[in-house]
Amino acid sequence: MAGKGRSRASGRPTLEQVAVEANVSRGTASRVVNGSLEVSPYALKAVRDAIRKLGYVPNQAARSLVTQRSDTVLLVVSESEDRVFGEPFFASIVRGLSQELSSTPLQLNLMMASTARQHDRVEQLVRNGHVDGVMLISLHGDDPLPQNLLAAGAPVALIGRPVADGGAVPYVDADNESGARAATEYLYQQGRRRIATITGPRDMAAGLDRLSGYRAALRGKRGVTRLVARGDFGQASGESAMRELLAKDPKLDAVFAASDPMAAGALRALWAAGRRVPDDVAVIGFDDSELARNTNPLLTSVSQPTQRMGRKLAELLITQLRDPDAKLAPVILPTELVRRESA
Amino acid sequence: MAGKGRSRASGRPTLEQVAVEANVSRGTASRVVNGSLEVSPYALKAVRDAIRKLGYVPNQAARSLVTQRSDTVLLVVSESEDRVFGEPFFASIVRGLSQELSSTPLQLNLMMASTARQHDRVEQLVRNGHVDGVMLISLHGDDPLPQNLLAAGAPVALIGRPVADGGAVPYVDADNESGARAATEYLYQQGRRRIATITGPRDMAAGLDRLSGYRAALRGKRGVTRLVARGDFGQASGESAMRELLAKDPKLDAVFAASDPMAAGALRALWAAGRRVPDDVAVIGFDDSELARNTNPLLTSVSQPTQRMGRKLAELLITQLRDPDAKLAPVILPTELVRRESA
DNA sequence: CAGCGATTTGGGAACGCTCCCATCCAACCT
DNA sequence: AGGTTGGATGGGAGCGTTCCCAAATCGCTG
Repeated sequence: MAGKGRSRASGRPTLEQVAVEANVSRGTASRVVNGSLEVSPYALKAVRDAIRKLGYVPNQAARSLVTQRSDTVLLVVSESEDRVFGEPFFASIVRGLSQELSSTPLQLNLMMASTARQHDRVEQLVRNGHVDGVMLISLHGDDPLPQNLLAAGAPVALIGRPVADGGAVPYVDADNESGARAATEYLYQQGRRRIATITGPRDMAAGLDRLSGYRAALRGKRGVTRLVARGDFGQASGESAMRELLAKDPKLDAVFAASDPMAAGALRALWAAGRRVPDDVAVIGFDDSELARNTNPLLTSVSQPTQRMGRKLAELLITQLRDPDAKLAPVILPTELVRRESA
Repeated sequence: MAGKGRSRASGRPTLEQVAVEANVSRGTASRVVNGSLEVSPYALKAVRDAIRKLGYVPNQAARSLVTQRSDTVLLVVSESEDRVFGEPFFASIVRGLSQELSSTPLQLNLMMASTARQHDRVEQLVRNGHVDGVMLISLHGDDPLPQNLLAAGAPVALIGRPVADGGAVPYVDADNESGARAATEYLYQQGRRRIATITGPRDMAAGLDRLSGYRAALRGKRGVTRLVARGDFGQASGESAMRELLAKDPKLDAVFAASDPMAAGALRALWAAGRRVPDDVAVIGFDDSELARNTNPLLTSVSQPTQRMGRKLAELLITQLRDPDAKLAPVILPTELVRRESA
């Protein structure tokens, strides 16, 4: 009885078998599986019972073959090697992402793509229908990939505002500007009047926005000394920027660094220069990363809702998958100043 | 001509079209695509040219349907919520992984699976042939998932030695014991004689192995004071463990912490107690994480080759995919002591 | 009770590929 | 020269779905 035919190794039940078990046709069984409404309650129940009894699960390959969909979305991490910047985010964003995805039948595919060759591969994946949509977490804002994918007709969603935003690609980002503004204003309210900032690279939106937030906070304020030094989000750059600032204005009493590693670097430079934090100089970072919870003194930092960003990213893509013509506005999530010891 | 039939929207070329273009049969074209040797040089060239000309790429769904393989492997991150421990590793391991995978036709699927329901989903994925194999990066060593997957007949590979190792599941791990031993021996060689350790949780192999490394290093050494305090890999636990150790032996002159966050916590406690690092007390951490490069003083730490671990992990799985009966020994990768300022 | 629209159902025809078997042909052996 | 061998090739038969159209059934209405 069991296992007549030339059954393959995998004794996985097919829709046909479900249909036989339920005494209906393959077509009807398919309708039940796909939640079509045109099925009599009687047949519905019979098929459902059969499915349960046999432990039927649709064969994704067969389904994809005919529907021309893959029910898979791709997350591309387009990082230029070991940019430390990506790290703190990554795990958390992925977590949010997969949380959101888990309530859908969508699978998550992951690809690291730094080289141009890998970028090509991503495009190929899209063109060949291996994935239905692409999410991109990219570090350089001028990446041409999103535009290319869009041109290839695939839904795309981004983490981080693209520097050259054509407005075509929906993205989710933290409200970098207002986060930076809040941090700077906080310093001002604490009575600090010589407030410096260490910026990120100017080819990244996050760096630019945080700088404008700093500027906006101090705009129109009288009696405030402003100082700007450039960094690249890395710790070493923060340390040397801090030394530079200290040389320029030995009496500065506050620093807003556009990233936590830079803030940590600043902390070191201040310590080496004999300044006490926060007594002499207050320091605020950005990201509220693991790092902020481990420096000495603990770092006051602007927190981004990375997990929520991940969820939103998935949401943005899913919406487009459902309605390919949906025009989506960017999603800007609020940041929060987390007070610790350094300011 | 072009696009007779009821051609679908996606004008993707099929193998049939390649065959026509190359003036051979579908069968021959397939043989070329799959690298079969039984093809005449002439046909080989014709088909290759046609493939290039048409931009043909095999349809994975169709292929899977008949081969019953998915050419997809799954990475399951089985973490209990926000265990910070996972973070430093994650990105780096994934990078190594996908590097190794990029030279194969294998796709990488990612799933976060903390809850039991999600674990079930993983098993289903395997049973239904959606993935050909599973890699697991798990934080609790007593996870039953690997055994279950193995029972379901799927190749499995792990990062981190499972606590209850049946010997059945191949894994890759850093050489925790000898890393800890090297760190401890280094402290000893520096003339330290009151050497404490802050351990990890005892339900994790990494924690246990690092403790035995510490013990091994000091075994038989005379005139050395040993002190052990328990932590959980987290920064807070490191800080309080350090206080406890200081209370027990105010004169201790070195600490080996089984994780960087704990070392950072220890640094704080030492600083609060007025001890200078490394002058009064030397501190060594484990992981050589981002954190170690940002503390003050910079943390001397035991580095794990996380990226290589990722590559090896993939390799372990691929080997099994090629030869299902391959019996694989665990892969233990060497660690390295990275000297910075704290010791 | 015939007639008719609406609802539900059945099953053929792809989807694009691999597998396998039959066929073909050239080279080689006796 | 006939027979044999073996490599190269062609193409049919699925793989398990979904889609769609035709057929069956049902419930009313006139």
